[in-house]
Amino acid sequence: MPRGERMATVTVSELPKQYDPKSVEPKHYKRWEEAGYFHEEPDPARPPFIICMPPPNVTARAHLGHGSTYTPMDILTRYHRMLGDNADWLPGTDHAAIATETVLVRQLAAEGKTRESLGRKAYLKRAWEWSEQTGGTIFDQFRAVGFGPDWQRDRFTMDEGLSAAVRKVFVDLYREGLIYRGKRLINWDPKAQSTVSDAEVDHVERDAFLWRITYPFAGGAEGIQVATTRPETMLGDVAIAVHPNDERYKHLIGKTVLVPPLLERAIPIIADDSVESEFGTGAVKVTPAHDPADYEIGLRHKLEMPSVLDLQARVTGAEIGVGKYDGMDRYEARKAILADLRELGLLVEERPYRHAVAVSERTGEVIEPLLSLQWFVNMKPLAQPALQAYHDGRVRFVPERYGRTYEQWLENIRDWNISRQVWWGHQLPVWYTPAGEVVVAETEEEALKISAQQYNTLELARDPDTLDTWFSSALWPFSILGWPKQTPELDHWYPSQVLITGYEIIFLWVARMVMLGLKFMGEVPFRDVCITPLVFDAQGRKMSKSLGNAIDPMNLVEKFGADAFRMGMMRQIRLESQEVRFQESRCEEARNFNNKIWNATRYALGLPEGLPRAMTLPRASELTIADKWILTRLHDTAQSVSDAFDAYDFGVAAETLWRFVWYEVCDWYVEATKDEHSHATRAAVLSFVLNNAMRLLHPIEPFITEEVWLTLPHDGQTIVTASWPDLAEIPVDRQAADDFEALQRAVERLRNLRAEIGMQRSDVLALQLPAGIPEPVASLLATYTMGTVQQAEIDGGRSLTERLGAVAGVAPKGVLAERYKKEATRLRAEVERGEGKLANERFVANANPAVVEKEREKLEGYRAELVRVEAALEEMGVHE
RNA sequence: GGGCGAUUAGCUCAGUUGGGAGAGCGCCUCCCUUACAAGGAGGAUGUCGGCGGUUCGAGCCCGUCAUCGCCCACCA
Repeated sequence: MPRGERMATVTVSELPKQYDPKSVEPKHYKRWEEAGYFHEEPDPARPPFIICMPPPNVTARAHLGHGSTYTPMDILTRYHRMLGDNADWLPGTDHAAIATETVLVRQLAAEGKTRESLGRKAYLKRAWEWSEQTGGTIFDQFRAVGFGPDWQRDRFTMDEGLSAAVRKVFVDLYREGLIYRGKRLINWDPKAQSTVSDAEVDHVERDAFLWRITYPFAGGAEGIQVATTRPETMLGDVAIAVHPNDERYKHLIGKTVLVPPLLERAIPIIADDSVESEFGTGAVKVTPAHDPADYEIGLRHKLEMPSVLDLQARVTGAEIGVGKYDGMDRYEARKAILADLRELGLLVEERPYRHAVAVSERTGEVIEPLLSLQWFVNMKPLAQPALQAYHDGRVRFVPERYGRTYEQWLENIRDWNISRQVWWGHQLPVWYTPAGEVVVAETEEEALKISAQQYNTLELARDPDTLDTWFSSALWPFSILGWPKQTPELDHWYPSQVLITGYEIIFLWVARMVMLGLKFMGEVPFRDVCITPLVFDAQGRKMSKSLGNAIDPMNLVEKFGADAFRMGMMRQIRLESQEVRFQESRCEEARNFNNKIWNATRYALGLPEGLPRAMTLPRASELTIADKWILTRLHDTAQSVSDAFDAYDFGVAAETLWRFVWYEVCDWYVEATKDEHSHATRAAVLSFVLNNAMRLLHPIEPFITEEVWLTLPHDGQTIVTASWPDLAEIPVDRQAADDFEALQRAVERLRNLRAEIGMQRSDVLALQLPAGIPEPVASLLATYTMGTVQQAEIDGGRSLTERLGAVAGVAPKGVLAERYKKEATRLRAEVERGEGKLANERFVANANPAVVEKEREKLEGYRAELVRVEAALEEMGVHE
């Protein structure tokens, strides 16, 4: 509503009794987006605040994890915008190389085609089409949840600008010697037909077998026994290793044995410290080309490293004789070899054995360690500054404990294999001359120039490999701001203040962003790293399709509304938690909460005296005690919510607002305004409180707050760009607030009595209340409304019990006596506790004097109260 | 093998610097009260995982054990 326009008179009956998010949410979102409220230009006059959205996979759908991680980003952006910051949330998507390629290859297979049959160019065309076609889905879902990133700044990791950034980083690091090509043991995913980095390998416990196998001495039946879980790799064994101090084997070191089952090759028995004498037989077969530990041994002892498995994980005789096993699948070969060993009498034992198997995080396929010529980043020189930044406090983790995870990983960092054999991704800016010389350049023109100058040839073949998806992600905080161009965005907005993400990608993403941010921008990309909890089901199980316990957030939005989904989620997450056991019922409760807000609004709109035009409060002298109390509570709530947002404690912020709006505004304040003493001020105060409450709540619940804010007196076009409540504008009266709270306790006890003695409302109304009971208290007792009680009316001198006695005059005697007896029992227990404590000399001597004094006062109070209750019982002629 | 969490009401969880154990849901009773039954009022419910210790005083601090979960790690 335009500024200053008179509020239309609305009668309550014109508005539905139930809040309907469906008729509100899409309407406002459309308006916000069209009006460009989420868009910002860099403005050096205001404090910068940006959040770089962790780019979801372009083909992904929203899941609950987005609810727990992305909602806080939306909250913070909205909060900082309202604070007046130059706030922007920068969205984008990730091309998700392996994930996307897996799907595409499967699609092609269904059509009887392959990547190769299509050709690289046609394949990429198809990949682009598919990513463009499915890519919009998740962002449409984000809109439905109310997320408001700056859509005009939407980026894609494969778009031209980001690709240029990727090429420049690659070339710069290569020229500095930090990127190199080498033959190393890598993790091969036979399903994806690509390497994956160490960080993308999971170790999962599987039931398997441990076999004991005899490696015989040449010409003899005797030999040495080894234990292995992977007999198929025997074909590539180059040694048997034992611990140098192992007395059982010391004399065998230097001797040779034959590799079964072919028994064609002799290999040495060597000594290596890495061998655990206690495990298995204390002797281990060494296959450097197919096991990370063996690879290390191979390097130490300069052993041959023959490969016996190919890219399809089939046995291959390309490098060394593998006999009849050539061409067999790895598991088929295992079976055949075991059968042959058994026949040869060399299989000593087969024992069931549970151990961790390396599995590709992306495809679930068992990883095959292979020796391969790949590209790597030398990480140690990059890790050092990133560690330093952490130690200096330039990067801070929330919760702090995750900092140690980051630290440990960086301290033990290994080189990063960045080349992938998928086609969907950033192709390496690498070319080879016919002679095999390597040319690295940002563009083909440059590559040709270099080639012509240095190698005297223009015949170049580009490396077909692409880069690890996480390589481009690592540049995200500066590449999305325009780097390598020097843009105003980069200048004003880098570095950002906070990164919000899950702990599962601290290694894959967070640490690498810090390393590359420091390397190329000279500054950490963000100061705080806020780690949000992982979402599990209510029983603490991981949500998965196969378990059937996965909850679709869009389903919750559909059922309860986006606001309720967000509030339901935020009320469940806690700053220090590593997980949240998600309960759908929390979203239903939030739906009810929104309904409560809606009806409080209806109440305000229906006040017969009408609402004021502008947000002005009555003079302090006119305010009732209830007015003063709720305003004080508003002030404190605003303070707490701001503090919680500043500390990334979204759960506490949500809880604080929940209690304020439902229990304080609705249950007490609105009830209090029904008393006629409050009619003069209630419309203005209620308008003021609701307006402020909506602004406080807006970051968490953007839609209903907009609807209500626009409906009640306000200033401006939209709550999205409204200002954050100013504490200085909210009057505080501590004394009145304390008095009101004392009154609340009194009312609660009166209600309790009323309920217990079974008085009807009409009974209370019919009561001729004796003097001494403030009239509004009686009013409240009767109607649940809290009236205007001026401070003078608060009866501080008279005991509550006396008032109870007066009110209870009409109660059945027996019931009342029971109630009094119960009270007496309670009071005696309290008196006993207090006396015991104060009788303890050491307590009186050592405790804080204020604590002791407080204890004395309490005891005195209880004693006095007990005397009255006993007197009342006496008067009734009741003896205990 | 290292490291990190968690253990509080039937369920999911709060509990600020140690100073009378809390919320929501669920359960029981009452109430269609002129904003709201998706609501209101009231009520019951706990050896704060076990055992030690520090302290006048421990859910909170220290030690230890147990159970569950997560991360890292070259026991083949």
